Amino acid sequence: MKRTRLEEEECPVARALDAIGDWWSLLIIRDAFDGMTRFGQFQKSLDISRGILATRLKHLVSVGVLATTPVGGFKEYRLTEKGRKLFLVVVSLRQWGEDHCFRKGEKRSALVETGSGRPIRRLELHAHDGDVLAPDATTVRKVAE
Amino acid sequence: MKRTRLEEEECPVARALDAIGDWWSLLIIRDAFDGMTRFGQFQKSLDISRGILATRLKHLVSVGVLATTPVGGFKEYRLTEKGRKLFLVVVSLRQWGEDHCFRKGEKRSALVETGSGRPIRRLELHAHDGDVLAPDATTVRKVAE
DNA sequence: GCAAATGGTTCGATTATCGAACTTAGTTCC
DNA sequence: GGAACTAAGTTCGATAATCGAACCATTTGC
Repeated sequence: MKRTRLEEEECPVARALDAIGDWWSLLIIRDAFDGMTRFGQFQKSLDISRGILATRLKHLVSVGVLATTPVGGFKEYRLTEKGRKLFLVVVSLRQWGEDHCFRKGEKRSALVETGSGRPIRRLELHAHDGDVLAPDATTVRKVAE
Repeated sequence: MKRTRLEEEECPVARALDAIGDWWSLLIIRDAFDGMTRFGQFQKSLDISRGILATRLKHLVSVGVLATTPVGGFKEYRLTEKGRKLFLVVVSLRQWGEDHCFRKGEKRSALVETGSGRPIRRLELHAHDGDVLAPDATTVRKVAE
């Protein structure tokens, strides 16, 4: 397959995808947010080949999204701070999936506030002054920093 | 590669990734948000094999993220309403990439409000009552609908 | 200890991607 | 209107990643 590398791209979207944009990574991260930490948990949840799971976990550790701690000889995989910051990516995917990838009446899981059990709000994009922004009200601009 | 299908998954994240979770799709969608509509534009921007670009475009059309309109014999690829709703996914990836995938001093592009040129706000997750929520304050719950 | 489960690696077969060549259709220019 | 050029999309051989099962090591259960 010879995956094209995007590490040197100037676009933050491309760099993010370089780290977590493959087929399985975001599902592993989703499971990690759900509290999974062990190889076998991921493997069973995702029904993924063991070999490729090992590769993916190593990659996610190497880019700093997951970290391992030895627990009784084996490893535990936990989200780092960097990894936890991916929560909004997962949530935005979830909300889009809820809206557009289910037929009426189909069962689905939902994200709720732990304490109250009430659903979380929809994500919104806000301008600097706080107004809600539509996609076509934004532009990508090159900047140096 | 025999990509595993996630169409029947109960999780909205999995279904979303089934539609747009491969290596190139989100980059194509990003470019579409930047105004690209033609095969050659995508091809030059992404430096992607023509064959795989054609496959990806067909897939994105088949899942309803892009739509084609014939223009002078060729096709134009434009985001559908469903596709435009992916904007928050792209933005969340971008913000994460900005925060975690650049070294200090590196050039990067930025997303700004078209009129004022001012940067957009960071995305935040809000509880039902409006409070900002941390990831560990949420739980995935199975629900029927 | 022994059996069963878990963690992880290895390997052959399959499948997707790459990159370039090729085909077809539009565009430009005179 | 014809030649040269560009752009869109397909095809194909080589390569690389995924799959799935087998295999070994370590741990846990009894």
